Amino acid sequence: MPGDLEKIQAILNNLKPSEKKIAQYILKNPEEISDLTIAELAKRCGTSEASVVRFCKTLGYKGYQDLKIKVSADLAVKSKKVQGLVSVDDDVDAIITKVSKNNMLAVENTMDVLDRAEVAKAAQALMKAKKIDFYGVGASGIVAQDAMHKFMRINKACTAYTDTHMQLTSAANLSPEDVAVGISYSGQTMDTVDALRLAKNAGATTICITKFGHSPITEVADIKLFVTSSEALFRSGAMASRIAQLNVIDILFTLVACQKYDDIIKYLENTSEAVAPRKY
Amino acid sequence: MPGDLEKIQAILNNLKPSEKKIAQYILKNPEEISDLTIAELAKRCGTSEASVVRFCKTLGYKGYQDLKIKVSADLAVKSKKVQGLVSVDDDVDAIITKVSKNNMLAVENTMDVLDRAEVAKAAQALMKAKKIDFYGVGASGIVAQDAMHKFMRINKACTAYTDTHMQLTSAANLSPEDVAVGISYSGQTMDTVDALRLAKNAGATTICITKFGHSPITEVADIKLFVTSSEALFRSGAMASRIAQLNVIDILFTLVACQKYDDIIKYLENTSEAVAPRKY
DNA sequence: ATGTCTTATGAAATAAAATTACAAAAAATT
DNA sequence: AATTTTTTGTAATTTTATTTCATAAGACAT
Repeated sequence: MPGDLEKIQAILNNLKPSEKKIAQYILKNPEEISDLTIAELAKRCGTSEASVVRFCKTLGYKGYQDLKIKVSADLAVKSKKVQGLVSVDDDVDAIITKVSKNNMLAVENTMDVLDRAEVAKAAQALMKAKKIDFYGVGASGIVAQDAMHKFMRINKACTAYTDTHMQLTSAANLSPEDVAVGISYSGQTMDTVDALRLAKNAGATTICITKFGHSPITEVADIKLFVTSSEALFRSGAMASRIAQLNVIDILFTLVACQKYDDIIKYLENTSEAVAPRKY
Repeated sequence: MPGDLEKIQAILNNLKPSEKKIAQYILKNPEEISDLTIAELAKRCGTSEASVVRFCKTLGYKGYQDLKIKVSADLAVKSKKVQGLVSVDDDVDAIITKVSKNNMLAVENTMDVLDRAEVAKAAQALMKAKKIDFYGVGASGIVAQDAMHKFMRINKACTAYTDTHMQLTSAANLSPEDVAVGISYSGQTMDTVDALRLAKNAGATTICITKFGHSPITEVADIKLFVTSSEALFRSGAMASRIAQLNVIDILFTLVACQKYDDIIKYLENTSEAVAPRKY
């Protein structure tokens, strides 16, 4: 669902000259139009009020008022997202804002880019799995451990392997009833890719969580789950990317949990009670 | 920075009776007002057009048009965020959306609630620290490990302890030049609280990352960093809360990294090169 | 109670803005 | 070059918002 400004951009070349001038003005100065009357806008575009109204109707709005409200709303939503790169001399507040918005954006983009059918397949596979292996090293190792922690709580037989030898050892012994999840943002991490390949060869269903696009890991994964992210400061910061990956884990976990809700509530209560004595 | 609807809510009781009726109508049906003319709104509120204009001015808007635009924009921003609880019979798309939005909300709320001064103090302490200990168990243990992984990359002497005995052992040996970071969403996790207390007694600077409000962990922390979150499905899911905590780690990491940017770039390159041979 | 003052309110007048109708201009087609 | 079609702006009209002002309601003092 593209925003209002994108719709204007898309239709730009099918517009009559005078309407095109209006469209371009709005695209260039979208923040202005909330205070512009139809007459002022017409003047600034070097055209007439009637053309502005026609332009609004062409775009499917009820009239100028309607366009004004819709564009302003679209702009408000967009401005919430702009986050810009962190620069070295940013103050504390700027860094808090930029890093946070960047992480939010990573989650949002992932939400948009995730293939619903692939997610459904992955959830189905995880639910049926006799046991689950999670493979990941470095930053993705953390994600793997998080996944294990979650699925453990709902009584799924699963293990996160962050040690290369252990990954390979476990993968070699998987059966067709098992599922292996390889986590690597670059999609090029040898250890994880090799382990996933071995798992596939052993007959297990393989799932990867990686960045959008083709990479070695996508070749050895039966089910491909993609995340997108751009880092706020350092390319290799691995901040937003792991948030996006964790979001995928949350989604898978929630899907599996919803399938057998009654059982799972019980498991969650059990595990919650188990650690309760360790709380003040 | 509260939204427009919150502003109306806040001022509600200082309004004259007729204006109050308008305020209540808008709060109850905010999505309507974008298509209502001033006359229609007045009628629905059982009041006059003049009162609507007065109401707009009282709130600091230029007039009814202005209010209309601002409220619509505010609503658009808010509707992007509403995520509702996951229900058991949601389909894949609904769950992807709800879980993602919930995670985004956790980051956003944390961004709003984080005390800038405390964050600055924390970053300062981490930068000066001779060594850093991260304590956390369970889901928060993952966050602790993530923190260690990040700070390690910029050549900070730090360790994440997720084992109770090791936490206590390390804490007992800290010095005033060291920093200990205790991570516990509930703020009541004995292991983490005890370790942080021991660290404080040993003279180290203590930082906690926990949920907003008072809890055992805030009593033993010199610097308090708060996150907020509400879980999408299960109260004990620990999904959004750990995303919020990781966001805080990212912020601290970025702040420290920005302070000595030139050195840090070098460290990041070194560490990136170090793992490069393990990539396809 | 009664009168005076203050505040709140809506009807009506006014002003402003948006929309429509229509004719002129420009472009396309014959 | 003439005719038709499309595009455009002016001006009239309608709709909508704003202001003015008289009145009503309430508060307060006597």
